[in-house]
Amino acid sequence: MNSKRPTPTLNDVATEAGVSTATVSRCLNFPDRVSQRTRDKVMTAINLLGYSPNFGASAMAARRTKTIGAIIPTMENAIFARGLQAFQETLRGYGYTMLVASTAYRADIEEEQIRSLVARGADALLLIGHDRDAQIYTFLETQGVPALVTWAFDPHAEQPSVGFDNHAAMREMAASVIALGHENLALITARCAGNDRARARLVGLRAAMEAAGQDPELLQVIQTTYGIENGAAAFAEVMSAKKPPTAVFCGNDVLAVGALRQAREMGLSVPEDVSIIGFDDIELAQVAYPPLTTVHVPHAEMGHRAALALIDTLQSGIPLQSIALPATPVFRKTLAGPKAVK
Amino acid sequence: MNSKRPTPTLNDVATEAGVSTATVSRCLNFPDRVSQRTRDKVMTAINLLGYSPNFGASAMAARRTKTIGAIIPTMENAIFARGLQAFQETLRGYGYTMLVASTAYRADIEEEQIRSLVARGADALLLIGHDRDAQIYTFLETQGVPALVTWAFDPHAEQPSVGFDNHAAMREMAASVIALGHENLALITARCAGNDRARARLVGLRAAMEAAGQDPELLQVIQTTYGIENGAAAFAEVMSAKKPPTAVFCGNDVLAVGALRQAREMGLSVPEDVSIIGFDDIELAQVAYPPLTTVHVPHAEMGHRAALALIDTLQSGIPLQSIALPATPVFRKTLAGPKAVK
DNA sequence: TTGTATGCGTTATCAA
DNA sequence: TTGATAACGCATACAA
Repeated sequence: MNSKRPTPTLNDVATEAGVSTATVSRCLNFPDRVSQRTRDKVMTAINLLGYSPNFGASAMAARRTKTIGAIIPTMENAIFARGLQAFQETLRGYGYTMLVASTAYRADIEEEQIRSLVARGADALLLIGHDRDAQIYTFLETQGVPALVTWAFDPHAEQPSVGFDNHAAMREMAASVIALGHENLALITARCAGNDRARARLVGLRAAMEAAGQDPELLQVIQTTYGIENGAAAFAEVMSAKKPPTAVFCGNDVLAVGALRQAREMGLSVPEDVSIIGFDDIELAQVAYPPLTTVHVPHAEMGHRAALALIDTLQSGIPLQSIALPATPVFRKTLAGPKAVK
Repeated sequence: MNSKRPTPTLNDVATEAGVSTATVSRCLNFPDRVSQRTRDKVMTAINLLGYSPNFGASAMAARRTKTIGAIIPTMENAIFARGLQAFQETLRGYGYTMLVASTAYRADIEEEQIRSLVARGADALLLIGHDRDAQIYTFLETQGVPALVTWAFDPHAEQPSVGFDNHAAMREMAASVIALGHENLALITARCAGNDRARARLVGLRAAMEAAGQDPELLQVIQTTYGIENGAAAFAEVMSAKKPPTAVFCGNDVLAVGALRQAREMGLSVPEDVSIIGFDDIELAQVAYPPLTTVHVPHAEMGHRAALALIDTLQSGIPLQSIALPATPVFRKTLAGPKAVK
C-alpha cells in the first residue's frame, strides 16, 4: 500500500477532464482561448490530481523558460543582497523568475555556474563585473543567451553593463579625503586579480593622489579576502607600519567594519586618530559605530534597471544598452582631517 | 550574416564525431564505458561545437536532476547566508547543485516558489521552519520530493527537521537574564503568524518568566518586520512606556542592532541603562558596538547536516531523520544586571 | 473552441 | 564497445 504513484502529467489531466492534452495546455497558457465550461473541468482535474507542469518538458517544447539567472561572487555578506532583491522583484512583476548562484569569487566556479544556468534554460544572465575569460562571452553568444554585466560600468568594455564607474567613484571620494589634508594613505582591498571593480577602485584612488600631487606609489595596499575578520587583520597590519596612515580606505564596507572594530580594539579613536572609509554603503555602514563614511552605490536602482534591460532585450530582440548610474560619497562619522601636529 | 545558429545538440555532436547520440551521452555520463579513441573524437566535437547539454531534456529523460532547492524567507540580511553557504558547499561536494529562492516572508510566495522548484525538477527541498499549509506537504509527498525543515527542531512536528529548539534556546537565555535581576522585560519580534521560530522564541521567553515566578503577561511585546530600521523604531516605542524595560530581547540580531543604534541615539548606555539581547549570532552581532549578547545558532553545522541528510535520503531511499543541534547563549557586552535603585 | 500529430534533446534498454 | 530506438512531458501548427 501507499505505493508512490507517479506524478500526474498533462496527459493524466486530459484523461481525467475528458479533453485533449492540447486543451489542457491551452487552458494553462491561454485561459481565454478556452470555453468557461472546459476550463472548469480542466481546473477541477488539475486540483484533483495535484498536477503541476514539468518545467523541463515545458522549456524544451517552448524553447524559453522566463527564467533569468544571476551569478554573484558571494551571498555571505549583504553586498549584493539589496541589488538582487530589487532585480528579483522587478523580474517577478514581469512574470520572470530569478535563479541565483554564487561563486565564492572563483572564476572556475563562475564558469561552471554559467554553464549550469544556461543548461537549465536561463533566458538571460546577470553577471557581476566584466572580468572573465573571453571564451565565456563567446559561449554565451553562441548559446544566444544575453548577458548583462552589473556592479560596474566601463564605457570601453565590449559587454553591456548597467552599473556605476568604480574608478570615478573612488577617485571622487579620495579627492575629498585628500582635500582634508591626508597625505599618508592606505587601502585594504579584495584581491584585484579577476576583480575589475576592486582594481578600478584602487586605480581611482591612485589617480586622485596623483591629481593632488602625491606619489601614488606611496599608497600602502593590502589585498585580502572580503570578510570582517580579514578587514580587522589587515587594519592591524596597516597600522603597524613605521609611519601609519592617517586615512585607511577599504574596498568595501565589510572590510571597513572589520577595520573599525580593530581600531577600537587597538584603542584608536575614529576618526580622531585615523579615518576609515568604506565602499558600497550597505546597511552595515549605517549601523557601524561610528557610522561609516563610504561610497553610496545605487543597489536597488541598479537591480531594477538591470531587470528592465534584460526583459526588454528578451522581448524586443534589441541588443542590450549600457547604463551608467551615479555612485557618490556619503560622509558620515569616520572621516576627519588628520591630527594636527601639536 | 551572423545569423544566430541554433545551439548545438547531442545529435550535432554525434554527427560531427561520426558516432551515435547514445555514445556521446555515454561519453558524458560514463566516460569509462567508452573507448579512449571514441572519447577523444567526441570531446573534440564537443569543444568544437561548444556543446552543453540541455538540462530540461536530461532531467526529463533521467528523471532526476541532482538539484536541491532551498527556500528561505529573505536574502536581505545575512541570517540565512552562512547556513546556506555551508549547505551549498556540502551539496557541491556530492555533485549536487543548490537552487535558492526567497519568499519575503510571504506564505503565498513560498508556495509559488515550492511549486516552481519542484516543477524545475528539484530532487529535494530545504525549507525554513515548520509553519505552512498542510496541503503543501501533501503536494510534496505526491510529487515524491523529500522536504527537510531547518532552522527549527520540533520533536512533535510531523515533518523531519535538522535544526535547534528555538523555544528551549530562548528560554535558557531568558533564564540567565532574569537571574541577573531583570523584572521588566520586553521583546521585539518578527510577526509570529506563520513564523514558528518567532513564536517559539516568544513562548520560550514567557516560559522562563513563569519559571522564575514572574507574570508572563507583563512581557511587553512588539511585532514588526525584520530590519534594522524597524528594530530601531520598535525600541523607541518600547522605551517610551511609563515604566520602560530594563532588558529588551530581540527576535534576531538584525532587530537587536537596530535597537542598539536607537539606544545610542536616545542617549541610553548599553548595558548600563538597558540590556539588549539578540538571537542568531550572525556576523553582525560581533561587529555591533557594544558586541551583542545573543543566542548562538549553529548555522554552518545546520547547513552541512541538512545537506548530508537530504543526499542520504535521496540515495538510500530511507526516510529523513530529524536531528537536534544545540543553540546556546553567548554573552558579550550588551547584558548586565539592572540599574541598582539608588 | 477543440483535437491530432509532431518535435524538443536527453537517457536508457536492448541488440548487434 | 557501439548503435537503434523508445520513452520522457509539454507546446504548437494545423486540421476539424
